[in-house]
Amino acid sequence: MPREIAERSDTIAALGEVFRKHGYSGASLAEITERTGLGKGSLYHFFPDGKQEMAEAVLEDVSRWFEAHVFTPLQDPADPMDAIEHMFEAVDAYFHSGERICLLGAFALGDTRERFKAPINDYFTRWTDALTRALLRTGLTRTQARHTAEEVVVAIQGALVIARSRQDPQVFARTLRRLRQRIATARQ
Amino acid sequence: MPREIAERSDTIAALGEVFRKHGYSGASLAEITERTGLGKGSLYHFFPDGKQEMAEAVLEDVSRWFEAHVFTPLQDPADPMDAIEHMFEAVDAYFHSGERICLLGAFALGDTRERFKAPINDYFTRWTDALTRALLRTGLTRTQARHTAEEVVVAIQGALVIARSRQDPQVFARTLRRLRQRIATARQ
DNA sequence: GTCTATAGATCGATAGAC
DNA sequence: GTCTATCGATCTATAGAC
Repeated sequence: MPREIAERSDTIAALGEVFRKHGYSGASLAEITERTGLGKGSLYHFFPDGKQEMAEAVLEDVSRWFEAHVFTPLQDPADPMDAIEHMFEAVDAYFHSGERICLLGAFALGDTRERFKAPINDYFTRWTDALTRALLRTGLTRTQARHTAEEVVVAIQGALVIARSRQDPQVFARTLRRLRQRIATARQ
Repeated sequence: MPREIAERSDTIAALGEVFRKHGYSGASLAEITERTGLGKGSLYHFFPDGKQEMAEAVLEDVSRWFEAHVFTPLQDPADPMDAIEHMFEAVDAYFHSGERICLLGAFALGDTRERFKAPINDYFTRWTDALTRALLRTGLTRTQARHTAEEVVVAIQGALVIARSRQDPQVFARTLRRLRQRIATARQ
């Protein structure tokens, strides 16, 4: 019989929404208690270090998702081009086709970069490295693979910024399309 | 004889530093008074609407800088490729070769997007439009020009995110180099 | 494990003297 | 035009009952 009582992991999605919407400084415990449906007592029971620990848990959750759905599949020994196409589809799904921002990117630009520098740096480094290895296996040289991987990760983050700025998610779709094309031509 | 007393415009640079470092929510009047050297009385004399008006003034200042040093020069009737090269140099200088973030981009990803949606949207729209027109004059088709301009603005913002995330400003230099090359090949 | 009550600090903003 | 004093609200975090 499944446990009915709340678990720490049940709060992560709601915490993510609050931090995505208000940033770290702007996310108040008042809204967090409202969105999670838990009082401060329960929250501090699950997260003794308070808001800092809540944000760390969300960042870890995001990282785990990308590890499972993007970084690890990129290392699949089968056709690397299939793995890369799988990455684009997972990324498009995760960011809701440009309507959702990247919490790691937003934290990097905010007053939170120093506070969360390790998870932020890890996330982008692992992404770039995994994509570089996949591109190497498609036949690109080491230099081509490194530059193309950086170009892809840069463009995805930039597209999220511009889509948000111009309130036009289509920027994200166009960017993904362009990046797929870019990889196809780089292999010729 | 020059006025010795402070003017409103004297505070903009310091305000920009504070907002860049702490974001909007995170920027406290305590730090603003410290960095500007003005008490709250003086600040509210210059900015009756408080922090909101201070941030608006900073965004307007950034916009004016780009209008004068990037958008208008892009329309220079002389060689459009010279104008585009001038854009890259101005952008590299403004963002301190990747060590400085874009306040408009940061505000777009934060809890400030709704509050400052007009200046944020205007900034990126004017940039993209100005670059599109310059690219048109280099001989690109309308579609090529629009897509390439969007690609350039997206990549610049993305490079600022990644440079900040990985604490590696070189990402920004590599991205600008790649974009120059991209425009050169698009014209062939 | 969940709650309410509240501490203690800091917030943005205002008042009013000079 | 600049300052100090201070208001009232809100913030994170804690204490302690159940």
